Amino acid sequence: MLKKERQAYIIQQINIHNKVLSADLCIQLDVSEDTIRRDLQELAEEGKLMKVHGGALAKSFHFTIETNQVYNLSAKQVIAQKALQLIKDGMLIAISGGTTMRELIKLLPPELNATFVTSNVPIALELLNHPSVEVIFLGNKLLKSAQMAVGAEVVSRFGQIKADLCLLGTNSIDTVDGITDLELEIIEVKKAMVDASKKVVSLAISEKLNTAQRLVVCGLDKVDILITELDPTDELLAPYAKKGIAVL
Amino acid sequence: MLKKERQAYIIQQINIHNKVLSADLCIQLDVSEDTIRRDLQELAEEGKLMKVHGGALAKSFHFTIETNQVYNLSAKQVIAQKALQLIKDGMLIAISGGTTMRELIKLLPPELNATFVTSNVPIALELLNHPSVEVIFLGNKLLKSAQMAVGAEVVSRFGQIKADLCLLGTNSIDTVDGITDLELEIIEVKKAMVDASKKVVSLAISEKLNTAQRLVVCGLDKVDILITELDPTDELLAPYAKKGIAVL
DNA sequence: ATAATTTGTGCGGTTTTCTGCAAACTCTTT
DNA sequence: AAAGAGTTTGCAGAAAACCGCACAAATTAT
Repeated sequence: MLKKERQAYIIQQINIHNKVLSADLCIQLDVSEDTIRRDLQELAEEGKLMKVHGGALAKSFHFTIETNQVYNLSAKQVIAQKALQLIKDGMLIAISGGTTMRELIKLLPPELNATFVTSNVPIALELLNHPSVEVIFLGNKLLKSAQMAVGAEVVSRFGQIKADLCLLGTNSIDTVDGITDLELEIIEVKKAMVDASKKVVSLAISEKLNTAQRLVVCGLDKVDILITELDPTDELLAPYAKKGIAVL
Repeated sequence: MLKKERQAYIIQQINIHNKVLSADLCIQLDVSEDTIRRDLQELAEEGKLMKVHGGALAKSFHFTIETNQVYNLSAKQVIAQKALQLIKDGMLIAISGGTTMRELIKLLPPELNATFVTSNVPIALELLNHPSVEVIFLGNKLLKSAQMAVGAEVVSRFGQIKADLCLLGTNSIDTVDGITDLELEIIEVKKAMVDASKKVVSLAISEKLNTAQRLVVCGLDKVDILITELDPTDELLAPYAKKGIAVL
């Protein structure tokens, strides 16, 4: 059995099954684990597969969303960076959808050990790319417009958890109505997320400040922290600070 | 024994076996290893074979370029096309993961009115792009390697539905063990999907036929339809047809 | 936190390859 | 025939590649 033959076999198995275990291969090919490991390593260096603990995965298998251009990306990245400091090991974090959240997830330190709960599909996918965080998807009927699960089932399951932090992508926020949104079904879920969490963080680009939609998620009294791309001393944020919200 | 004769013999052996070992050749041709090596080197320079440590391989061992794209895409598209005819308006369809399924979803007619149930994140996302189908995601803890939800919660919720069709991306299938897979948690979910469905369809590229993994999803008796890229009359499929499975 | 796998790495034995060289062979020329 | 030029072949010794083993480090699971 030649080395290249072995490697061709490994590639084939990966393509067929998306995954191989070192232990299986060394039986099938009748060589030592060391040899298999060296082969996998070599193939990984050539970019033909992804080496993981105990075996290897196909490279094309993990599929991610192509990010077209994100509106106001730099502002969102500033917000995401600020939000990072709130996230600590061991936390249970409820997280909503939106591109700001996606940026946040990309910035999570690789060794972070936290659990994220979401009902948003792209967010779940983004979280799955992180090496160590645990991801819980509360699912049910999916709403196409928001790419998230909605409905009584989701609400009731958020009711069963007690999160340390709620990261809320915010559509509109003002000092009168608090956080507001457009669709009833989304409101219901966001409400459930807020109620399930000890601390509520609203992430919003400054354009969304002092705007309101028809439906209320929660009043400002429930919001603990507000994060925008602005300097905390910006006068736009003063009304929120005065209401007792920590502004970052 | 002339040099040309030797080299012709080597080429012939390569054509027959796709590989030769230097050690074998120098016995068969009764010359020293050096001579063989020089022959191989010469033939390699002429592009007639691929020299590797210990012997040579046929040029067709070029497994270089096809990485990072979907493996065997055309076969999967054929399979997806065949599967389309099974999907009718009003159906409730349980669908598993995999690139074949993604191709299938892309081919769904825009006016289709069906409900899909899945626990696979990329599949859910793909389904969300469709204008009219309803998508239900059965969620819970997400498994990173498979990008899908697993666990008792998912299993129990599949137990509560009665699907018309189960589209099962198949990792391995053979006539003895039936459909098999690698990870326990995935098995559990797939089992639940099979049990929840009136009709079970296995989609598999032909390379997966007659291969087996360690864990059994279900026996062939539970499989109603098998779809591969092969012609239904292909003899590879005969054993399955004989077991009463409709082969498309 | 502790135990069990899995990895990484150095070592030694084996096989394969490389290099130079001389003997043997082919073919032409005398 | 015989000599000579060029090629091919086998050989020896050194270098490199390959593979399995053992032990320590890292990672995962319990």
